[in-house]
Amino acid sequence: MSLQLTLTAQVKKAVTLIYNEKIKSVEFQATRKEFAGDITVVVFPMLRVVKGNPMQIGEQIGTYLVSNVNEVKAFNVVKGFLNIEINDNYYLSFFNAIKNNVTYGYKEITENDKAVMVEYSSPNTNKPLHLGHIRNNLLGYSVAEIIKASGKKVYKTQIINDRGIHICKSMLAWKRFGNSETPESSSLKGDKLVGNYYVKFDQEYKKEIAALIKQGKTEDEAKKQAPILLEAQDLLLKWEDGDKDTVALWKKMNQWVYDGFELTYKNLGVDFDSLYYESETYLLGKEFIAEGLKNGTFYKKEDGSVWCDLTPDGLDEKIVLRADGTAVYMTQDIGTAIQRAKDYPDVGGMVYTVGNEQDYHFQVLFLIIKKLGFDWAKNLFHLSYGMVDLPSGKMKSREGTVVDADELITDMTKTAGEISEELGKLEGYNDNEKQKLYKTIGLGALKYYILKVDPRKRILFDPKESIDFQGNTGPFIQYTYARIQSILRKAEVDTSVTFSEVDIVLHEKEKELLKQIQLFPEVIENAATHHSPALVANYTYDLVKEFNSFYQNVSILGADTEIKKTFRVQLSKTVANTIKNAFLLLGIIVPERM
RNA sequence: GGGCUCGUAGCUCAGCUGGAUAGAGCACCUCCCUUCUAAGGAGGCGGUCAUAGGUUCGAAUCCUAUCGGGCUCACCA
Repeated sequence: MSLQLTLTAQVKKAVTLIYNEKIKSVEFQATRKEFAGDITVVVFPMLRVVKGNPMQIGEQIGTYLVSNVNEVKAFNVVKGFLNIEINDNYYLSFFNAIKNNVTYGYKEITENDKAVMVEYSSPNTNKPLHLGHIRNNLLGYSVAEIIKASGKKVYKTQIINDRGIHICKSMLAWKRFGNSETPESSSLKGDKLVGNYYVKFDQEYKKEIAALIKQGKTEDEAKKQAPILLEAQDLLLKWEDGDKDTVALWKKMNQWVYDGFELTYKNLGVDFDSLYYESETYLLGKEFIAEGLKNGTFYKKEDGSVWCDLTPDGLDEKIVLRADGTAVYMTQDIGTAIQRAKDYPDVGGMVYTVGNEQDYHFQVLFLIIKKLGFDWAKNLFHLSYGMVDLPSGKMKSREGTVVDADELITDMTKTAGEISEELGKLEGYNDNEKQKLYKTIGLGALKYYILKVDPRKRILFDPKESIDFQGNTGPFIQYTYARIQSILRKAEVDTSVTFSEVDIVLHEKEKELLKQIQLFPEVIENAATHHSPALVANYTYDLVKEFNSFYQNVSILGADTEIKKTFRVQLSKTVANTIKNAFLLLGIIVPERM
């Protein structure tokens, strides 16, 4: 039984014995540093049931606890706060129990729990990935890992937007201006190459609009009549008709883009268990629209378009099928969700990692799926996150203010390299090892920078002020890990030794560390229910700060007795392992040296 | 205009289901490498928690209104 549960039971018992009253719950909090004690019982809420002076009540309960609970060593009361001191044996036996557990903090995956499907990434296939996509990828990956660590099976997936006019635009520009250029011939990543043609299309389109306006057309007319746009629309029709050449080109260019994305994913260290293609799921969506039309979930307007009336739920009416019978975004998403539920019967819930500009879309989507009668609709969650903005505002590809994902990773790696060179601690490492380490550190900085903030909040990224490597950062935490490894290289670790009060009186810093380590499983649980990697990031930071203080104030290898030294080395090792496990959940690798 | 969301130190962010004098990092100022990696540690400066009400023994946290930023209300995805 956990300490808190024991104390809860004992406090309740004390209240019954002393005051002959029953309390429903006991409120705890960590004792503030300025007071003696480890855990604090807040007396105020009891006053509703127990009449009296909070000081006095605290004293009486405290006295009871000291004489009836083994772990309780002493207590003091400040105002309505009963501060309880826990004896060292409690912390030491906790430490004995977990110190050799390599997967400390992670729960075993229980098969009887329903699995969770996490969708993330799902970029458009017309432009290279940028900083916004990085946030999406890191969040999705991390949340998936966190849910896994909380004991549920997880499937990572994405939907590939391989349908629509945006692809036709790039195709058309490539046909016109490309001179059969390929990623190989240009040595450009495929996504970059296709992105260039998307931009090219836009430039031509603008020129044609300007020309038409000069000829006396209104802006609206010009936008609709530009020949290059008409041609792109024509290409889309051909694609839908299955025109051989068009489909072949579509396949080729899509593949270029995905080969490019694949490289970026690999660099970022994210992966997927399955892929869904919009071109394959929208038909299923249409089937369920037809079904919903029959049972009255949807209705048809005079022009033939199909709608869902959500006004009884406080929302608007939403179109689910165009007048010409073609699918819209919503149709496709309905189809994809149902397809996934069919493919993975063990899945009980889904998490969609998508930016907050789509909050409304998902609110509607989930409601419609519920109306269609799927009981898993209640377990759909939109992991909505804020945009990554520049000081100048939104990233705009036309204005060249987009922070490219690949370039950013390269830059971070370079910066990490420069700092490392300057510090010069890597003698003995060859170039290959160094390069690998620089990437680990650069990515660590980038990932931590993004994941440490609450997903809901928007991030302001100033390219001029590079991401920090000091303070509350990834490298700071990686550095602490590397430092511990250095100690472990110098000391033999006998992992079979266990510790007790007989030979160890805990130093204040050691006790603080043990308390912090003890929190880890709870933090994972919390991060999973709140879908927030930031909780894991901030926890790790606190742990590391605590360790550095310990490291600076207490000699580990120079402890005055052998058993103390063994204890401190193993404590350090456990801290390192906890850092490693926490960072794994953020997708951050931890280095042996730096 | 309706809906959603955010507003905490000069800057970037923590602050769990309401609890003790609101915490970190960066920046600025002091100290600490003949001791386990100074990407570190110890300390200082810095706050009307956007504003005004309300609920409560107790509010940064919950409720209402106002102000300010963002997003969204497409037969685009």
